[in-house]
Amino acid sequence: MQRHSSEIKIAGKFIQGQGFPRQNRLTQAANFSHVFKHAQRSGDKYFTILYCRNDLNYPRLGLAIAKKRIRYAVARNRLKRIIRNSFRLAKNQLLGVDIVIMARNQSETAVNGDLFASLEQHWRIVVRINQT
RNA sequence: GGAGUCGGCCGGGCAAUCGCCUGACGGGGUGGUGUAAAUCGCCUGCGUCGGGAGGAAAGUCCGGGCUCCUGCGAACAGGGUGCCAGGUAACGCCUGGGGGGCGCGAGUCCACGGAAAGUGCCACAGAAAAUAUACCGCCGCGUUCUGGAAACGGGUCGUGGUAAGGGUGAAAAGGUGCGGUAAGAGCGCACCGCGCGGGUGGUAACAUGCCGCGGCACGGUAAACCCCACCCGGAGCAAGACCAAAUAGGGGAGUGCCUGUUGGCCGCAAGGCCAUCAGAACCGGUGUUCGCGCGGACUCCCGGGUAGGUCGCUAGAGGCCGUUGGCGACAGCGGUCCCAGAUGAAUGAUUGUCCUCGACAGAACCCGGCUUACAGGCCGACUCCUUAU
Repeated sequence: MQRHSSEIKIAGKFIQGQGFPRQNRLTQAANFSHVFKHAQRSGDKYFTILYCRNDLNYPRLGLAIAKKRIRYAVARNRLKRIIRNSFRLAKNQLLGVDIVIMARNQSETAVNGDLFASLEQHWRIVVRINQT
């Protein structure tokens, strides 16, 4: 615990851990519709990513993996886990952004490594929203 | 050793790092109560320890629990089940048995009630498909032509007999043999088969080296209508209960029961009470009908309910072990264990390593089944073949 408290504030900025607590999730229908309305987009053959600024100093993630796109529950769960893992490792760079990720058909059959690589590309694009 | 049948079980392992959900304890924060000690709750970028998908979690095909709908009662309609006996909360499931098919066998498969209650249907082919039928063939009689010396034979036409033979078909109205006959035929007989009645065994389905009767009728189809027996109210955890921003104006709880007839009692009377019979618009579940119920009035209260949240939500027809009863499904008793509970939805990712190189696939109120999918592997029982002793 002491180790964490020493990490938490360095140079007056939040240095976050690698966890994925509830704070970092979009849990309300209203949050989702806000992102859908005001989003910028980034997409490739695996994912479509919608993102917009929030007023918080931490990022939030929402998943929209459609049953219509990804037929089997096992495959949907796998995608969600991969996305969440990638997000929590990258979230220190993302800061005040709300992100909604939608899966596309090809992601169902892709191997984990390709999906992680794809997501890292997207995080690089999303980060730019904070630099303007 | 090979081939096979049945039943049960497992469903990648280990390590490191980073995470998620949940429970307990602790830390930190915060709120209530209390003079205080304390105590109760809530939150958590914190710590420790414990638990964290399946045999099918799947399909949603059956059956139940639970919840609400009006406490449900009957008839019809509608739906389901269908050899017998058990098991079970229940079932369309399971067990045991019977019958039939398949297999040398261990075993396995069966939508397995009724076709002499009625109606319908049976394509194509075939003469004929259900009160049988005569296409070819076979045979008698008549007729006429004809061969022959004759005996006897061949053909035409007509008429009748015949289901033994041919051919058609999924199916052609018992089979084999002998007798019989013009040729044939259960026409007669023997055996086999079949049906009916009885006896016997069995709880029963059913069986039958038993007795008697019948020449033998009654093709198939009931996953065609139908008949018979039994079962079934509807909707579902987005059930339902509670808290509660917004919005709209009513909403909720309790008690009581309408009108008339007749009789009795009380009262001076208006009237009241008890019993009795009759009537009534509207409302109400499952389609209809009926029953039954509610129903008019009075009193009291102020909330309501969308977003969102909390509960329902996991201790159960529960698992394991032993024991008793039972052929068994299963049941009784004793002991022991607590084993996911998410809700934009946890149960994972990365790296390394090992091996037999990892299939089908993800809980969403909970159980019991069925069905379907499935890489590879383990265990047990049994059958057949082969070899050896």
